[in-house]
Amino acid sequence: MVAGPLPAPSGPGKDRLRLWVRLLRASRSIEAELRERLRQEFNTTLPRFDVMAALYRAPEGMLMSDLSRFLLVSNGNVTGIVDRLVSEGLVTRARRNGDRRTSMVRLTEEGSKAFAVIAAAHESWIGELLGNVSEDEARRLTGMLNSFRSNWEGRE
Amino acid sequence: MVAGPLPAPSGPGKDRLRLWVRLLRASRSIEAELRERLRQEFNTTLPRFDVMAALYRAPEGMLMSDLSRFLLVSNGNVTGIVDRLVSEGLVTRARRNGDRRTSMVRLTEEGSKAFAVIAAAHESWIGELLGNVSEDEARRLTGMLNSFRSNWEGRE
DNA sequence: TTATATTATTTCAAGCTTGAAGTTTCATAA
DNA sequence: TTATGAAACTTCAAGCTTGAAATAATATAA
Repeated sequence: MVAGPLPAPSGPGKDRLRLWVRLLRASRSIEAELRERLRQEFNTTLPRFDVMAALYRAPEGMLMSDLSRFLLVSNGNVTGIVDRLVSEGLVTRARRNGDRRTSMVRLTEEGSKAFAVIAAAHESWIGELLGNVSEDEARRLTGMLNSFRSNWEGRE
Repeated sequence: MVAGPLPAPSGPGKDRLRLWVRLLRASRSIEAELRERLRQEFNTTLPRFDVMAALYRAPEGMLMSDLSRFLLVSNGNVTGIVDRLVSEGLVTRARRNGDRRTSMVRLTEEGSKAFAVIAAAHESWIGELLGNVSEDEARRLTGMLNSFRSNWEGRE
């Protein structure tokens, strides 16, 4: 992954390989920049932001397994991140009566306020980092990414 | 990050935000699939594959700092991965006479052979996973990704 | 020469991530 | 009822990742 300049191989499938390399480099670069800013300006991390973003869109709460499915990460991973958010007072885990195996995870009042602030900064960062993709181009790119996603995603 | 379906917000900058979300979801999905296959079929990991891929393109070897710059990861990170590759006999670290702070990292004969096999599988997996992006579309997407990359990348 | 700064790398603690194994709770079927 | 199995989580070990601090070697300046 993240292969780069110089050789420029050719042959069948090489264009897809090159696309993948670019895709990966782009998302890694942007991710690194976002992580750095989240740390510097809000003393938080990308995984915590991800979890909070998911919860922000679900005021009624989400199950641990919902979170893990939605964020494309493992169950055990979510456990750890939610643990930390709980200890920071940003999130609650509420045992449910119906099914005592599960627990509803929700943003606290504080967590919700904190997220709103961070999310606003986050959106403007994205606007900046993707600055020379026009909104129109952005829509087209998004469409293309959608099309290939639907191909194989969701089969595992 | 990795926000998803449902709400579909609008407003200035939302298209770029949506693009970023898709980009991230796409690369995470593909990365997860590749990681799984590397583990199952070759008992290796993505970071090790990345390092080997970089070294494969540089028969004369690379410095630790070259690797870290090229792969977009921290110095300390590369140290650990190379340590493991060395202990597996796939890579060597050669102290240099000119500057004894640095060491040249190279694939061993074994590492080079192993990588060639894995890389072939990897390329065909990418062909499969990006199957319904036409080669033509792949080229166009790559171009777009390039253009916005050059905007801000390399300033830190 | 002798400080002083810079460069290349490693070490370290903390957090993220996974896959596998273990718990607890619920659902289903004899 | 009582197995038996499935589902939702958590725990765990191993590896990845970062940023900061520590080491060591080289380069520069006084």
